Amino acid sequence: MTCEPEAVVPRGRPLDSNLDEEILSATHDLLAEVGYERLTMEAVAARAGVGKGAIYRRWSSRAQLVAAAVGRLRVRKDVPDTGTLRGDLGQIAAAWSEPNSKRDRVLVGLIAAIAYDEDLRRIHRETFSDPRNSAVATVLARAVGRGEVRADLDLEVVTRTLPALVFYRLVVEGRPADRAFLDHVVDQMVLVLTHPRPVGDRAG
Amino acid sequence: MTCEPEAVVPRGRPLDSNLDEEILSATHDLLAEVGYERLTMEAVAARAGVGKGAIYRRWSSRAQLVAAAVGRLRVRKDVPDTGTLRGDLGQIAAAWSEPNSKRDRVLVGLIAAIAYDEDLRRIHRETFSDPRNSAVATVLARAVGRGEVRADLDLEVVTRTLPALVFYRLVVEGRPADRAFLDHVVDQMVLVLTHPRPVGDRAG
Amino acid sequence: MTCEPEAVVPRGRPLDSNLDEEILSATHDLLAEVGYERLTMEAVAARAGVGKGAIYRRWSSRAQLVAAAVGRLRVRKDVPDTGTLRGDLGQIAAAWSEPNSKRDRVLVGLIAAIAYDEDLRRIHRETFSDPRNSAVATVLARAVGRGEVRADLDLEVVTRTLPALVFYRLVVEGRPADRAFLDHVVDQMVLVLTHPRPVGDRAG
Amino acid sequence: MTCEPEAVVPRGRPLDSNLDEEILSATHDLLAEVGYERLTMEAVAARAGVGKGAIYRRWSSRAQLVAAAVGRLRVRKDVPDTGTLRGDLGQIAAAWSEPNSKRDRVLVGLIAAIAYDEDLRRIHRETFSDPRNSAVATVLARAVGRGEVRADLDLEVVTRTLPALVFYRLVVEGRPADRAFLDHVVDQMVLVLTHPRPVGDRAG
DNA sequence: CCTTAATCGAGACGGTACGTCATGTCTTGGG
DNA sequence: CCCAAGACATGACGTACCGTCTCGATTAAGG
Repeated sequence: MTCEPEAVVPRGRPLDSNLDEEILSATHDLLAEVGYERLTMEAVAARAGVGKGAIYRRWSSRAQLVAAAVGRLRVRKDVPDTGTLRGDLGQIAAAWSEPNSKRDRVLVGLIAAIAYDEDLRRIHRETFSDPRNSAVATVLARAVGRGEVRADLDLEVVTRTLPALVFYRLVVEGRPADRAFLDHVVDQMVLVLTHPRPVGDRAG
Repeated sequence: MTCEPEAVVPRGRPLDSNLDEEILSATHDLLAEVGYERLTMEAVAARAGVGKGAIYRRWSSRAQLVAAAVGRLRVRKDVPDTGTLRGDLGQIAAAWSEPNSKRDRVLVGLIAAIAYDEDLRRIHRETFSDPRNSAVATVLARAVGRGEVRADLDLEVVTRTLPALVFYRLVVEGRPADRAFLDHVVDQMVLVLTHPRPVGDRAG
Repeated sequence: MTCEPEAVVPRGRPLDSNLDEEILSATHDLLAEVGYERLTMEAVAARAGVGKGAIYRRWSSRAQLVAAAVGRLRVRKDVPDTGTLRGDLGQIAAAWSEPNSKRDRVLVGLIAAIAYDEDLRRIHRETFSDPRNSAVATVLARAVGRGEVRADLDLEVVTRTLPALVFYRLVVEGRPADRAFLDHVVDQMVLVLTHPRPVGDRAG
Repeated sequence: MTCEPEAVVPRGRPLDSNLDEEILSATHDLLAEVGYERLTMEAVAARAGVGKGAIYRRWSSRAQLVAAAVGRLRVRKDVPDTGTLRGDLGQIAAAWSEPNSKRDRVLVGLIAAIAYDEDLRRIHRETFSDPRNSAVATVLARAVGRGEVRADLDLEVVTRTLPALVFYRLVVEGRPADRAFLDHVVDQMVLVLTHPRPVGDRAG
């Protein structure tokens, strides 16, 4: 008998995957140009040269569409290994502050939507937060392994400190997270995590 | 002559200040109920029992209206002084995690708008960030003064760490910044800022 | 006490009656140009320089809008009185076949909708059928009074014969109800209604 | 040699004539249920369990499809011969008013479309008008032959009177052309066509 | 007291975008 | 080449808000 549990027999004309591309690309562009709040489905359809139906057939809401478009963005995942915490965090700082204006504008445009859409929040985490966190987590773990960083810390909290400060600076303070800022934060982190307190530091 | 440079002589019926109250209150409620994205001027007008004109006569945009409504919220400004960094930060943690669901929902509803409106960002800073930062900054400065915290740190960065981690948790991770979370973060901060590294820690 | 049963206190800005005019006029034009079936609300709005809301605020459906537009058309109501049935019906024939291309196209465009919309049917009756019927009924009654037409007929049926033949010709046969046709029908009617049968007409 | 001048050599799989049946039947049903205006090709396809392509492969428009579906309907063609005009017209009246609700609803649904489509008008004529007209024309001609009806009338006009009054009643007046109505009309016709005017009728 | 002028609630206005539906065509895989 | 299924661009649907603009009625302040 040939009754395998084949999932579903696809019937009818399949979705044209070229259109996925066109639509997400248009979404991407518009997100960078006008931001999430002013992005309209009609504009996406027009820009992509596509009917609105073709969009709604794939994503049921603006948030889902944007989530998919943003999901295409990828941050670099290579984890530096210079041998010192300062070196590693410095490379990460360099990577994060490396200008990629379009991606950054998309990100900023995205923040507006994150608060309300769990999908979007997940996408944002998977695409941006998690990769960044894991890079920091890795270099921190190595530093602990090397004895460079004390072993009694909760690395989860320590890891989040760097992305959190960047996010706070961008969103709340509305200032750029540039190289100088990142280097300074890295300095402070290295300071508190690794610097041996000089004897006699405490007043007496 | 009485020709002072008074801006404009107001003529005709003045704005009814009771309406300011009604409108902002309605805005407040709706912000908590449906969030910034779904808050409409028409709903505010209806809820406040007011014509749309009365709103636009006072605030020229949704963002400005929301900014004004949020500006009414105040966080507690009292700075604890228990004598130890751990004690002070613990009290701050307690205050921040003290449940005020309406205020919190308004805040989350606000985040969506921050990315696009400088006014709103300013309001958010003045109403939430700055008071919180200044409380942390004060207790940190006192701890440095007591010699409890090393003096070679940039307190600005250190100060922002706590609010940044809270903001990141709420917005990016979508998890509550509850008492347990805040206490844990405070623990870690106290650990790295004050704990004297035991001599010979690094040696194998 | 001045507590008259005043109907309703009108509140808010009243409907702009100029727009009624513009909208009905646009509807009228389009009805003549493309017919009922191809008439769209969007085209009416565009032609009238009006938002769709302004139309729906007044008429809740295409059928109602068209009914209102058609209700503006009026047929001439003057009833001829030449002294003879032939003379009177001849004048009516002349009036009906007098070319008014726009009105005629509107009428033809309307037929499509009549079958499905009671409002539209009523409007069609009030605007076209009833006035025409009453003209014919009047001249017939006068002819009966003069003894020109036999008195034992149901004038309601006789009256409808002329409009029915015209309608049938236009809709079912798709041919013009021109002067020649109308005169011919009038001839036949006069013949059967008034012509005294010659003695010995019957065979045998 | 088998080289007849056959127009085109049909190649590939021929149209499945069972589908013609299914499609026309579905069209028929829907026409009776929702009328021409609300009949959609998609609904026909769904009801017939057929792809839209199968419909468009056969009929190029909704009007043509409906025309084909209606063309299947047939009215009874038997012409009565009772020996008198009143008897013959009475039988015709009985036949026309014999209730066939589905056919009637299809007919009414059809009227909407007639005004715009010449094909549809032709179909309507061939299927309904002509058979009915020819029945009436036959009995009238026989009555003239018998000397029952005067010979100086244009039978074409007289013939159309009955169907025209029925059509007018259904479409314009929106009232049923039931047995009572038809009998009454027949009475009047018989009256004017055959009744000898009493001598001295005109005198006061 | 009586203008004058801007307020008030209500809601119409021209727009824009929404999300849905039907059009007629095209594209799958399977006879 | 047909067939069912269903995607495709197009375009209209009827609704909801936008921010502006009337309406008649109200409310101060200045003459």
